[in-house]
Amino acid sequence: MSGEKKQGGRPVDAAAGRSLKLAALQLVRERGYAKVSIAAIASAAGVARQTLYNRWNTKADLVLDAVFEETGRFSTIPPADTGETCAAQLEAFLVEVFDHLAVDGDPLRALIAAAQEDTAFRTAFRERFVLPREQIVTDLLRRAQARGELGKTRDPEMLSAFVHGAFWYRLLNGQPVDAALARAITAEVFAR
Amino acid sequence: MSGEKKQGGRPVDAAAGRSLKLAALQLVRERGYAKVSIAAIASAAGVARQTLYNRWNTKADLVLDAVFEETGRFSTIPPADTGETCAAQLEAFLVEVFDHLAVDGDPLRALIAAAQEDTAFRTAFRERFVLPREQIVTDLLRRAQARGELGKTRDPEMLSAFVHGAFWYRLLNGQPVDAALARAITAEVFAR
DNA sequence: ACAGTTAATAGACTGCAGTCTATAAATCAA
DNA sequence: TTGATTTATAGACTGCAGTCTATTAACTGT
Repeated sequence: MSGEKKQGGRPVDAAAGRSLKLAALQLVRERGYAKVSIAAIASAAGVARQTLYNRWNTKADLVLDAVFEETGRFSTIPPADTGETCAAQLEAFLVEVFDHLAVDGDPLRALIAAAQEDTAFRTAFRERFVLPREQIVTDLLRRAQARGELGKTRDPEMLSAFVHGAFWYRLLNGQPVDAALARAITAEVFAR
Repeated sequence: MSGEKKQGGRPVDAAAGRSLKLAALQLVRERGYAKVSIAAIASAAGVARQTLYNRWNTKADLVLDAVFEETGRFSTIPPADTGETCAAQLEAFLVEVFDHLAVDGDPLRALIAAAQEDTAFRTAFRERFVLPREQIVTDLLRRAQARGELGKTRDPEMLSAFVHGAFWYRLLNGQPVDAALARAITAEVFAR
């Protein structure tokens, strides 16, 4: 697979890729995902349109790289298993995620939309973005169950879908996704 | 507001609207939302493209009418408050909704996506489709709480968001939305 | 130096969404 | 009947996504 080595030919211009991601990041943040055309990104990066298509299939693929992978944000790091309760850890994790959404909520909504119209992107988005974050919460809830913070009859995977589903539902419906929501979700998950 | 009466002019051709909705319904079901162009719908309905734009702003608005309002399906009717437990009523409601999704899941995903790219449609979609269905579940959970099937510390509104969120999350991630999910969701909501 | 190879570029081209204009058709009021 | 009004229609036009082609640039091995 990756054994394919190139033995000649013009080398890929790494700077072009970087310029494109940077331009995409800036333009999307300042104008909003929908109002940024592919031509505008290429132009801002000072690169031919086809060069962009050589690297990414769609605007969504580029923005996933530019906004959600490149910037190391949007917390992929599991919260440290400190002395705090798992409930507190869940709330802290959600607050962190929601803080990032205050900045990049628009592109995230756009990517979820794009994933509905493009099967290939849906798979990539799910594997690179959705699943890792789902796993963090599932693991946290399993720990809570092991510690006895969560009843033994509860299903951590279903609960994790509840948590992520609730915030997607809010986000996609244009309702606030903030610290109050983080608190309410956490309270409900651990309610008895 | 609605006092505006027309005192002359060519009357609206109601048949054109019906043809358009019918054509949209058929084409979307057989080809999938994304593969149906507005021109194709107008053409199939035997109507000028502008006539479609006279009635709906976007394909999404038309399909919302054609697929989710016209067909009286997708259960807007609250389940009768029979002798059954609220848990059983919730599961039955979800099974009914998910059955419809087996037929019209594709356009629903597409409409959720469209709502992310079009503020006006998001509002319309939310008011005409999302909120009524959310209300049904919220009411059902309140009844459950009144009956003692659900603990007094639980929050029916948050739980309703959990329920809808979980199934949106599954739907939007391309995972199965079936009777097994209806059962799992219900079990988790009423778990203690 | 030269042939082979791959990337970058400019530009043409198609298809669709959405807007706009001119014209024809259907109605009401006088 | 005439004029005003509104809808329906056909067609032109713009802007963007996505594809394709021809040309030029940068590198490797001989």
